[in-house]
Amino acid sequence: MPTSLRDVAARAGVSVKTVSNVVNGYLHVSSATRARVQQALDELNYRPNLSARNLRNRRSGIVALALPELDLPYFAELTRCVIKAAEAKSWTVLIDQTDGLPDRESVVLQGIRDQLIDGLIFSPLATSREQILSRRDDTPMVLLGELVAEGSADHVVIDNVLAAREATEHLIGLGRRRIAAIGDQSRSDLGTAPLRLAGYKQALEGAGIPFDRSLVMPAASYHRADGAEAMQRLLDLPDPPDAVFCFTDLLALGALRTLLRRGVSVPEQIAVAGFDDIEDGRFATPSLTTIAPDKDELARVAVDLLASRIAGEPQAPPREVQASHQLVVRESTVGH
Amino acid sequence: MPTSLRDVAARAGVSVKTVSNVVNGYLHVSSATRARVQQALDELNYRPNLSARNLRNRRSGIVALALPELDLPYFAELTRCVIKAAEAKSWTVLIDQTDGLPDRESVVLQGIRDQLIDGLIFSPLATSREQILSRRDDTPMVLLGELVAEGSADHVVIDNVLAAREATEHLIGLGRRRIAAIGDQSRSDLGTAPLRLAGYKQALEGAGIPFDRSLVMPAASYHRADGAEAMQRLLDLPDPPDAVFCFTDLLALGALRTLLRRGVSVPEQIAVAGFDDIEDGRFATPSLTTIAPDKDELARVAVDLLASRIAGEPQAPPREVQASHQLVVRESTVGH
DNA sequence: CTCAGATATTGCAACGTTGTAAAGCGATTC
DNA sequence: GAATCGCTTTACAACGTTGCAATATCTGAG
Repeated sequence: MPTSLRDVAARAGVSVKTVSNVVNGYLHVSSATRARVQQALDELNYRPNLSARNLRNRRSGIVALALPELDLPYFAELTRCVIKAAEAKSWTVLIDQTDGLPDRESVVLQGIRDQLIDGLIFSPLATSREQILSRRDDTPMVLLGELVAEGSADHVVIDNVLAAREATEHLIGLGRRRIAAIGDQSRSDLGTAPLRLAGYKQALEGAGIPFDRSLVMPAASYHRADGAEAMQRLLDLPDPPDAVFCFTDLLALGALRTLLRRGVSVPEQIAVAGFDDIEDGRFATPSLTTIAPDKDELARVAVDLLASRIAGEPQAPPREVQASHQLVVRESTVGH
Repeated sequence: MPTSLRDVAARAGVSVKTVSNVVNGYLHVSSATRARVQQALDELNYRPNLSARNLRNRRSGIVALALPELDLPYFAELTRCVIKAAEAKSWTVLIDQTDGLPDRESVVLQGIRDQLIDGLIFSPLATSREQILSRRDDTPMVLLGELVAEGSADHVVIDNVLAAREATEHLIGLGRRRIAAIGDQSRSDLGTAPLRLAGYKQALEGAGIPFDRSLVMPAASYHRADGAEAMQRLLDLPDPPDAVFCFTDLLALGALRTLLRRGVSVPEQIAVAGFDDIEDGRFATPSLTTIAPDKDELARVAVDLLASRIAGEPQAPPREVQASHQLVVRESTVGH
């Protein structure tokens, strides 16, 4: 039986409200009373009942973070950033893994943990703009890392097209001409894949290199295995590439593995660039050139957007904020 | 303004309690009323207020998982398993990162999210048996992955000593004789490091190989960088090892990186074994021999222990359950 | 047509908290 | 010595839900 304000009040010989005042640091409490109450509080090891508090205050201090997979390093790192950013607002973050499944994302969108969470930060994978617009739940929401949502909800993104172009231009700048791409998601026009592909194409075009469809490798998902397998197929081409831009670091790490296995030297024979700047890439052999989104900024902006949405004008028009990114050049493109 | 039972009741022309009965699938509701209420429910898009429900039921359906770092792959993978296991009980998991810091672990122990969480699964790094015993919070708790807690609380472990011995014996079985260990935590006798060190020693002893203190490398933390650095020092020894047992896969991956950089062939010159079986190890070059704890089993057992503690006898004596593990032999010890 | 015995529905209270408004109580002022 | 003022403390209600116990309604037997 946990102790309640009532118990403490009884022991200290004051009213429940006075105890509440002490607990909440209300100003006008005489120091004598305060001391007495505090002692009772300590003796009984009082812990406020958060459910009751939330009910009363219509605010839980809990926000949900819905994302595809927690054991994808990018999302694990991003999660850490979000938790850190939320801490600054003394929020608790509740994590929801969707595995990128449409059903589960739809559940998230229609309202999870009803009226328990104050807000939602959502990184969708399989959700369309229409679905977002037809959302009935009115929990404040901020979308993370996608551009599909234009105009439908607050969201934070990085400039995927530009970033992909920069990565590809870096490869071109090294003198490469047969540049492959790994990670296309032909099945859908949602998500980041089309954007990164667009950036890749822009860079080729800018350099006057003809686009070669056969150098674009799809990836079923964004795991190492997909990258490894795609690289296999690229190497088996009659005229293999001299550089590869992978849409994620994990794909790139898979690709690296295939290259090392097949004895292809990186970056001499094939240069490899990734996207995400996950820790693994920094410690790969060779270390991985990549696009580093500013994850802390992404998280901070998302949390701030959500905070203002929670605090204020729920009907304000959706905002879109762009976080910065940076090309980080490492061994996989320029060697030691 | 979210809809409450009261709103629905008003629209359906019934009492609040009847709506509640419909929502909770109570048996004795006439189908006519049920239909009418259901329609009102749908029209108003009713969502129960979980705070109110929790307050009333003294049960939130939320359990906390406190662990050192979410972006350590082992914990990310374990988290996924815990979430999956919790789903079977329709629990929500709230994650708390301690970074292995004593202060934060102490906070966890003394009660986080008071009376919001029904239970706690805690993977401590810097917490002693005494601290656990002196805990005042009476939220049901299960410890995960440690053996420091003997007799102080429910906990789920794997047999670290045995597992480490098996890994080391595997190396010995390959004919290696100068076997190093990376990951000792000299600063404390908490946690798994001493156990794995003990298993390592047992294996040496069993094979009649003298224990050589200089082959045991400490690690400040369990990141790749620590493993990489420790391996540097081992290679600089006048008489370098012919095998290394790393206390975690991440350390092993760091060590591998150093070996590849220095042009030492694995496993020919030095065989490497890790511990954890994280996904990265499976896709490393060479792929990593490791001890694979059954993470699903660990999670499931932890959740079950917690469930029985929540449901039942809070004063029952602490139980200890051992989950299984398995040596997975890959290229880093036996080559292609 | 009555009455038991079901089934269906309801009002009330309570979970623990906090905002509001009012009351209690010294001290200061006239 | 009464009125006023500021500080301190309090009672009450309400947040949305559900268990309990009571009441209302219906069914069929006598």
